[in-house]
Amino acid sequence: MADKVTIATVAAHANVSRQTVSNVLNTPHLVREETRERVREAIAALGYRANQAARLMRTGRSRLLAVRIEPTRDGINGSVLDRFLHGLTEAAAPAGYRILLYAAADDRAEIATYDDLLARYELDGFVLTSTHHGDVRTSWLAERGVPFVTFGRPWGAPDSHPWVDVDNAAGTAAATRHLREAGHRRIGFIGWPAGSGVGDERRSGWANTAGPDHADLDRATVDGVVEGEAAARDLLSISDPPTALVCASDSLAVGAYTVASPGVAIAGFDDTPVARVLGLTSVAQPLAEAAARCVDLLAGVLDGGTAPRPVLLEPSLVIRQSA
Amino acid sequence: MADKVTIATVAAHANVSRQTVSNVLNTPHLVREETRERVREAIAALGYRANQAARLMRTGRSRLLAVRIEPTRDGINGSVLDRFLHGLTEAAAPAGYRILLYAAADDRAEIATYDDLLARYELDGFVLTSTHHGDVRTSWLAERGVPFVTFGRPWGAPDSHPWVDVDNAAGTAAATRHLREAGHRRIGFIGWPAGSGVGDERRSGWANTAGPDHADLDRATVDGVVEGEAAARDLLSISDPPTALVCASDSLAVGAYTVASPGVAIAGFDDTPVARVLGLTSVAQPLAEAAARCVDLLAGVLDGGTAPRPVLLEPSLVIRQSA
DNA sequence: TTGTATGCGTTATCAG
DNA sequence: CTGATAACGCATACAA
Repeated sequence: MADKVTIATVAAHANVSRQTVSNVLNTPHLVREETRERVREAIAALGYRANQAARLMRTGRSRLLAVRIEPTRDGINGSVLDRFLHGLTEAAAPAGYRILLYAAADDRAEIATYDDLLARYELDGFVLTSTHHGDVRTSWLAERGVPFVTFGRPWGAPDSHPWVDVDNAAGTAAATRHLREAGHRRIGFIGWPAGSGVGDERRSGWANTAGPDHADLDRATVDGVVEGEAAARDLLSISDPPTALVCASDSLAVGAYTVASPGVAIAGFDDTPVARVLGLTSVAQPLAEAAARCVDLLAGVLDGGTAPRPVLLEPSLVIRQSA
Repeated sequence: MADKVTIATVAAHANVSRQTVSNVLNTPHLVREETRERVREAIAALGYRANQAARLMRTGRSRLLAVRIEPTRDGINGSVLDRFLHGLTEAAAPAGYRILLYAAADDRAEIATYDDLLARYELDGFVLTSTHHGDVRTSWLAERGVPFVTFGRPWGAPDSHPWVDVDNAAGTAAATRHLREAGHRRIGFIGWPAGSGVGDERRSGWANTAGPDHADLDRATVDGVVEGEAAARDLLSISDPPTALVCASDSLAVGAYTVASPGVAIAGFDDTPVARVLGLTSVAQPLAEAAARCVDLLAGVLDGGTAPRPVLLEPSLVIRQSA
């Protein structure tokens, strides 16, 4: 076990006081050039790294960010979170932050976890995903002045906190436009029940692009493959049925794909591995970039004190043989 | 922002010295019953939680465990890590640990990260995945006496450190046996090149169960859907071709499935979402349990000082229409 | 059984 | 520009 090298070790090695070393680290402009260099060499030679715990006790900053890891539901859309987490971890490191994971069964449990994490580990900030209307988590954090960013805009109170989001409506609009350009005139939509911000966005992108007479081509259901099957069967059995379907998720799209006859075009959302394997056209979110922007925003609040502006990213349509 | 409640706050509230509070927490048997109760009430009333940073400075224990989050490759098998991570997070919390994430491009970068994490955050231990022959990471950690557990046994040096693994050979053996019982006599195998511990295990499970004359039914390729397609095409074009294929991964199985004629049975490995959607028979690893046992082992070393025994878990075969 | 003193590694304040 | 000193919250010898 290598001996612990502290600021005192460095000071001794460079023939200065502990304070000077600290100054080189935190306020280098206060230290004479020559001394600064000597200290820096000692730091490099000894491989010194400031101990976070000690630093935290003085500064109150842990350089730790927390994010929730959700249980994988049907796993199809689960890979989205996976890629987002990886992006967060990669973006946080160069900014001097680390990512702490926590699990929570529901919003209430999540708040209890915030409380615990804050009290014990003094986390610097949180990244929230899956935001929704009347989200109690954001108000809890905001009330206590805890820095956080959401991936997903604040539904309801506009811009009440920093957020990063993907333009969901633009995604389904692009899919719908692509289908129209392919000659489809009756384009249906399978989405989630109204009320979920993301779901409503995705529906509106389709509704605004599909054309005027689409009211009877809209179906709402909870997410899932079998649910997608049922909705597609229903939609395709009406008189003058749609020849193409836009779906709010790949799970729904997979279901629709399995029951639709080959002539019917299908587009999903999230560009999951399943879509890739099945050859399903799907809307891809720039997850790595979204994660990086979340870190940027949080780091801005924490380090710069800047009031960060919301970020809206454009999704892209990945075209495959299904549409 | 709620005022910080420290051990002193509790002491004042309970009319005792700070020390007594600390004793109630760490050595309760030294404190008189009545006093103990009074202090505990104060702790509950104030919602006191020991500050980790301060505790760490005294004890040298951060109660932080680190695990690497890998980039999602084709995403098909990526969901495995996702579920494992979630299991880790859930199992760690009740044991009083939190999970820290890190990313690393390769083993060398990973070791540099260990060094950094250890120096700055004084991590208590690591959970390693994707172990392989001649793994430099385990020897680096072992040399420095850093506690760690691997998910995947130590290939090469047997039992040189605590590990949890799934019996890969039993998994492919179960798949092969199932195919034999379904009447198949020529059962092929598509796996990875020899040398990867996991891959070799999976191959041996098939080889030992497939029957005597299977030497010409073995194919090795790197992982991937198109690679699976190529290998399956090759295998199915020989004279007296196999009527069933066991694959070392769902990625390979998906490839095989797309090129094989309907009569050919296919079994994959990992029970990924893609397998579920395609109706692919696949070997499922008990990932949540594996994660929980990793935490158990690590907590045993850290808290109990027990020399933990390796854990080998049984996979299960999920039978679907593909076989 | 309870209280007092000290130090973990850092940074901030303040003299020199 | 540099160096001494205190304080962050906690746990551990030690004394009462």
